[in-house]
Formats: sequence, C-alpha cells, structure tokens
Amino acid sequence: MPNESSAPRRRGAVRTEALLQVTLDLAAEVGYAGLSIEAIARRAEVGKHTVYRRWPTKAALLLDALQRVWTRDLDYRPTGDLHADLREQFLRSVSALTSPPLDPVYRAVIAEAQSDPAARAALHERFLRTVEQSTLEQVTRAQRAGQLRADVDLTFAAEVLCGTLYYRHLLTPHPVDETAIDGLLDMFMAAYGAS
Amino acid sequence: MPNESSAPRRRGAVRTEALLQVTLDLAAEVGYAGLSIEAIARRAEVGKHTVYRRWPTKAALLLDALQRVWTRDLDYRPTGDLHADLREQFLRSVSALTSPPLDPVYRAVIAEAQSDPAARAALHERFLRTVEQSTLEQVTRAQRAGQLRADVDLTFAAEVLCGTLYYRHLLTPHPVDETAIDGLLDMFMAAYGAS
Amino acid sequence: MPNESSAPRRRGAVRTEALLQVTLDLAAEVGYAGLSIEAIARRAEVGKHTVYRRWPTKAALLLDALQRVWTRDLDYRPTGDLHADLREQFLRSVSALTSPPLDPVYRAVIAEAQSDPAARAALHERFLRTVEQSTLEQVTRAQRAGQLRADVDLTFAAEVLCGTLYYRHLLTPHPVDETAIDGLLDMFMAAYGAS
Amino acid sequence: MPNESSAPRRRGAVRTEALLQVTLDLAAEVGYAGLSIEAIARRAEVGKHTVYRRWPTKAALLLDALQRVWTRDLDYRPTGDLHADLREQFLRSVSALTSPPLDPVYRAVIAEAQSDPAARAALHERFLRTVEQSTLEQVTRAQRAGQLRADVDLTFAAEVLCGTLYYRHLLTPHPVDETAIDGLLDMFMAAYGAS
DNA sequence: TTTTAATCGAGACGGTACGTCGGGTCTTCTG
DNA sequence: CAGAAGACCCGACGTACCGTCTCGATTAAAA
Repeated sequence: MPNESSAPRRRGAVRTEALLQVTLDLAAEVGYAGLSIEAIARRAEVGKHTVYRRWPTKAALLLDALQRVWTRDLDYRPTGDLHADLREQFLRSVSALTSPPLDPVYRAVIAEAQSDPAARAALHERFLRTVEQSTLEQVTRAQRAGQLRADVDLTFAAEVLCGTLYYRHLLTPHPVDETAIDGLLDMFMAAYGAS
Repeated sequence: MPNESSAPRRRGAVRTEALLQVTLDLAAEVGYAGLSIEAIARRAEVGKHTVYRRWPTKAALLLDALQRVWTRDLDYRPTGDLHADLREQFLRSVSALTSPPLDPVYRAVIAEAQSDPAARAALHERFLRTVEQSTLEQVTRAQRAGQLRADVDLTFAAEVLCGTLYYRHLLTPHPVDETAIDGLLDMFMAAYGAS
Repeated sequence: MPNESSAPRRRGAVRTEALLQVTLDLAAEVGYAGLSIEAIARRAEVGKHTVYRRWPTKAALLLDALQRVWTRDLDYRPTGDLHADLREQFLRSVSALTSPPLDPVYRAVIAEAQSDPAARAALHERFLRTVEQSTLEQVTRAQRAGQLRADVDLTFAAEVLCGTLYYRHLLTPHPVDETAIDGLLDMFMAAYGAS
Repeated sequence: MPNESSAPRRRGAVRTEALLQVTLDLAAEVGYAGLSIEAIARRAEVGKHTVYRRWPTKAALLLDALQRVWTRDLDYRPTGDLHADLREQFLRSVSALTSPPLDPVYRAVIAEAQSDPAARAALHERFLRTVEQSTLEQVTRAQRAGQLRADVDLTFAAEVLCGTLYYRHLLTPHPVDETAIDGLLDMFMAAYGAS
C-alpha cells in the first residue's frame, strides 16, 4: 500500500516554494531595485495577500529566499590542512555571494536589516552566525590537532575572519579576492599558529 | 533706510548647512524611517527642488550630513602606547556611531549604498577608508617605534581591525563593547607584536 | 421515538436564520459600512461559502434580512377613518425605517440595487410594492365607503403617497415627520376627497 | 488690447475638467461598476493623488461630474401653460436621467449617499433641491396667474411632484413614461387646480 | 537704477509601492 | 456529505515618496 502521505504537504507549501524562486529570479534579473513585494506577487501571478500571509515583512521573505540558495553550497569537505580548508571555504562563500542570484538578495537583506533590529538579529542568527560557526569548528579542529596554539579561545577569531570578509564585500568597493583572503589567513596564522 | 534686515535672508551656503542640520535632527528624532527627502524639505521649510539642486541623491545628502557630525570627533591625541591609543580611538568611534544623531544616518547610508555602487564607493572613500587610514598611521608609527614586527605590511591589518568592528556593529545584534575591542587588539598584537 | 422535531427541520434552516440575525446585529452596531459578506461570515463564525451557498448576492442576503424585521411591524388594524389610518401606517413605517436595525440594511439594499437591476426589481416587489399595495387597499376601501371620489383609479395615487415618503427619507436630509405626512395627506384628500 | 488674462486660470483647472469628463466617459462605457477612483485616474493617465487632491471623496467627485452634464439641460422656456410646461420639464429631466452618461453616475451618487450623510445633503442641495425649486417657481407663477388655488403653500407640492418621479426612476423597475407623468399631473391639478 | 538671471517656497504632477480590505471561487479537513 | 475554515486571485482603497516640473515672488549681479 504505497500511501502517498509520507509528505504531509501543507496546502500552500508549493506556492511558498514558488514565491521564493520568483524572488530569486527577479533578483537575478532586475536586481535589488525590483525586489518589491508588489513586483514579486505580480511576477508570481499571485495576490499580494498571498505573500503577506506567509511573511510579515519583506525582510522575512528575503531571508527565506536567501536560505533557499544558501544551503546548496554547504557541502564542503575539510582536508585537514587548515589554511587550505579555510581558503577553500572563503573562496566558495565569496564566489556564491558575488554572483547574481545571491548578491542582490543579500544586499536587499542588509538594507532591510538597517531599519529593523529584528531583521538584523535574524540575519545574524541564520546566516552570519552559521558561517562564523562553521569557521569556528574548523579552527577548533585544527587547534585540537595541534596546528594552533592551545591557550586561546578562538570564538572571537572566527568572527574576525568572517567579519573582515563581509565588511570588504558589502561596504567597500574592493573585491574579496585571493590576495585578501591570503592576507587575512596570514594574519590569523601569525597570531594563533602553533609555536 | 527702511531696510528691514532683521531677516538677513541667508544665501545658499548657509541653507546647505541648515539642510544638513535638519537631516541630523530628523534622524535623531524619528530615526531611519523618517529620513525621506520629502520630510527633510518639509521640516526645513524648503522646496524639494532646493534639496535636489544640492545633492543628486539621497545617499549624497546623507553622506554630507554624516560628515558634519563625523569630523567633530577626530580630535584624539595619540599617547604613544599603541594598545591604549587604538582602544581609545575605537571606543570613541563606536560611541559616536551608536548614539542617536549618527546611528540612524549611518544605517541609512549603508542601506542606500547597497543599491548604489557609487554610493558604496563614496562611503568607503570618505568614511571607512578614513578610519582605516588613521588606524594605519597609528600602527605604522608604532611599527617604526619598534613596538610591532618590522617585516610586515600593515595596510591589510588596519582593514581587519576596522572591518571587524563595523561588521559587528552594523550586521550583528552584538554590541561593540570593551571586551570585543580588547579581543581584537589581543589578536592583533599576537600576530604582529614585536619579538 | 426520541425525535425531538415535529417539523422536518431542514438541516441549515436554523443557520440561515442565524445569519440573517447576525446581519441585523452587525447593521445595528457598525452600520452600513460593516455590512460586508466577509464581516457577516466572520461574526457568525461561518465560512464565507456557507453564506454564498444560501444567497447568490449580497443584495439577496440583505433583502432577506430586511424581511426578517419588516414583517414584525405589519400588524396594524384599520379603524375606518382613512386620514387617521394612513397617518398611523406612515408613522409606523417611517419610525421603523429610521431606527438602527432597519435603516442601515435598507440603505445598503438601496445602494446595491443601484448597480443591479435584478436587485432593484426584487426590492420593489418585496417591499416597496407591498407598502404601495397595502396603501392601495386602504384607499380603495375608503373609496368604496364613499370617502373618496368614485371616478378615479387610485393605483397611481398610492404610489405617489409612498414614493414621496421614501424619496424624502432616502434622498434628502429632511426628516419624514408628522408635518410632512400631514402635508402629503392634505394634498391627497384635496385631490381625491369626495365632493 | 486683447489681454489674455481675463481668465486667471488656476493651475490645474484644465485637468479638473478632464477628470470630470473621463468620469463621465467611463460611466457611459463601463457603467456604475467601473467608477473606481483607481480606474478614473488610470484612464485619465493621472496619478491617484491628483484625484484625491481635488475631491476628498468619491461622492464629491461624482457630484461634480454630475453637475457637468446636468447644467446643460436647464435651458427650457416656459410657455405659460402649466400642465404643458411641467410635462415638458419632467420629460426632459427623465430623458437625461435615463441615458448613459448620466444614469450610471446618478446611481453611483445615490449609492454613495446612502453611507455618507454629507453626500446625501450635498446631493439634495445641488440637484434634487434645484429641481424642486424650479418646479416650485413654475407652479407659483401659475398660482399667481390664477391657474391654481391661491390658498395653498405649494412648496411641499413641488417636492411631491419631483419625489414621485425620482422614486419611480431610482427605486422601481417601472419606467418614468408619459403615462406616469400625466397621472401625476392629473392628481396635482385635481388637488390644486383653481375652482 | 533698471534689467536680467538665479534662486527660492510651494507644491502639482505621473509613478510605483505600501499594507489592508472585500469579492467570489475553490480546497481541505472534520463531525 | 454538509459545513467551518480559510487559501486563493483579483483589484480597489487611501497614503507616502520618488524625481521632475511649473509657478510666482524674491533676490543677486549685470547693464
């Protein structure tokens, strides 16, 4: 009896997915400017209320849309070489963050977050902290493996690593290229590299 | 001499000043949300065109308004003790950045900058780079005084120091407090401290 | 036989009643503005479909609701004195038409009827014509009793009597008071009074 | 000296005219249903605010639009024969009231007036009362000419004459044809005709 | 001075988006 | 299988800003 209910499939789940996809499409095509709820609803051929029913705020919608593309790139496999692994992870992140679907949405979220502390908290909780966390795990592993000094708490170091890259990407006109990443890692290793 | 010059009829430059001040006042009172050009002109009892004649963009206006409060806090005097000096400078910056007149304007600029690369460049050129620069000068002086290793280019290090603080302030819910600043400086000294 | 229903009790009859009552309650409380099908269904804790299943149109629902209060006031008993009887009937009608439950519903029906000829026909058939009819019966009785000229068809006269009052009530800011009613009856008697 | 300033021409007077015309056009084409402010603005290629700037309410706009067509038909010239003159006037009014541009607008006004006492008052003041008034003047002239009894106040009679016709037109499915008008006038003459 | 040319306040204007509401239709699930 | 609950598309509501534009009135510099 192959019952079809293994996925409960709440009523509008499909539509929710569609709306998020439309948001990404729109972002890729018209960029940050075209990301109005009105435009999204229009493009999705959906009443505005159908959007508002799902997300109380544009920021909330954008965060979910972000999630949708975000999770796809988290399948990296550490090799054990800390420097190489961090380098790889950062390059991947930056590459994703720079290309069309993600970049406009991310910037839109940043913009929204400036006027809405709640959105700011959500942004950090769901994305920035995640990146910090995965970075922290990597360096902690390296620390246990003796590659880093054992007498320091690396939590803040992880924030510095990530924060520097986000700062450069979002707030400066400079690109986050290999030079920048290497410079950052050099400083990190100089500070915390074992003996 | 029936000239009723009690009303001196201020000319252009004065009015420009007045508009910037109104922008700051509005920001302090109603916050980011109230910073529309419409509201600013209304509050200043000025035609909208008078605003547009001076600044092509909201971002441009906000940047100038920012400048107005910004320059007031740059009168710090280094003592020679690197750690203490940086600490002092960062605490001052953050304190200014957190209090009413500046914070809403800064966030508004950040928001505008997301959709406008030119504004992003201007933001970096006029503010972020300035802070990086003054930081760089300080650490370079210390380097020459032998407090820091002589074999490194500190340009990027200065960016890391500033970037980390901006990242935390603008994009996370965490406060930029003394703990954070000290943590950051510790990492910096561990990496680049002499011998 | 524990059947408690001497009447066949069609399933939804009670609910239909309840909906009509809710409509009247809502009209009394929030007036014409609050008379949306949405609000009625909400107030009755009923799905909108349950309303649409019963009435194809808001006008239809309102007409039925109107009926509900209307029939309660038709228990007048003519005395034989034409002038007094008409006066009494008109005063009653107007009094009912002016007070909360009925007035907003009536006006809502008028409004609906403007855009919907079918509703207009129904309004006339079920209410206006009824009033004209009962007026006609009274004057015809008086005519047969010799109180009115025998050589005229009073059908149109009845329409004039009623129409004038409705006109004043619905389309002018003037109240339909005793003065108005007496003036109208005077004119009527002057035209058709016997000899 | 052909000075061009005989008309001061306030800024948007032309546009106001255009909007009223568009309202009438729309009414003629799509009828009562299409008379949303949104549709009017769209059709006139005008921002919604441009409409709201001129009229606080849909009712106000419709009343002005009504005025525009209304005044064109008031150029009748009484002949002195009361019965014929009233007949002519009523026929003209009804004819105007029945044809496309006017009928949908009038009904829309009636509908709006039901929920807005102010609109109701305005409707009466600007249109209904005008008709009553011109009717009153005609019958008063006839009264002075000895065609009508001298001992009666005809104010209310004028209301009855007009009210009956409006009642029939707006609230019943019956047409206001010559039969109806003649019946009404017969009753009137029977009541107030001289000797 | 007188004229000319900016500059100003005020705000109209066509747009676009906001967030809310109601109209009708169509589903889903419960009793 | 009827019914409550409400999702859904649609489109109007009235408000707010955007950036451009016109309007007179008020000044400044040029004639």
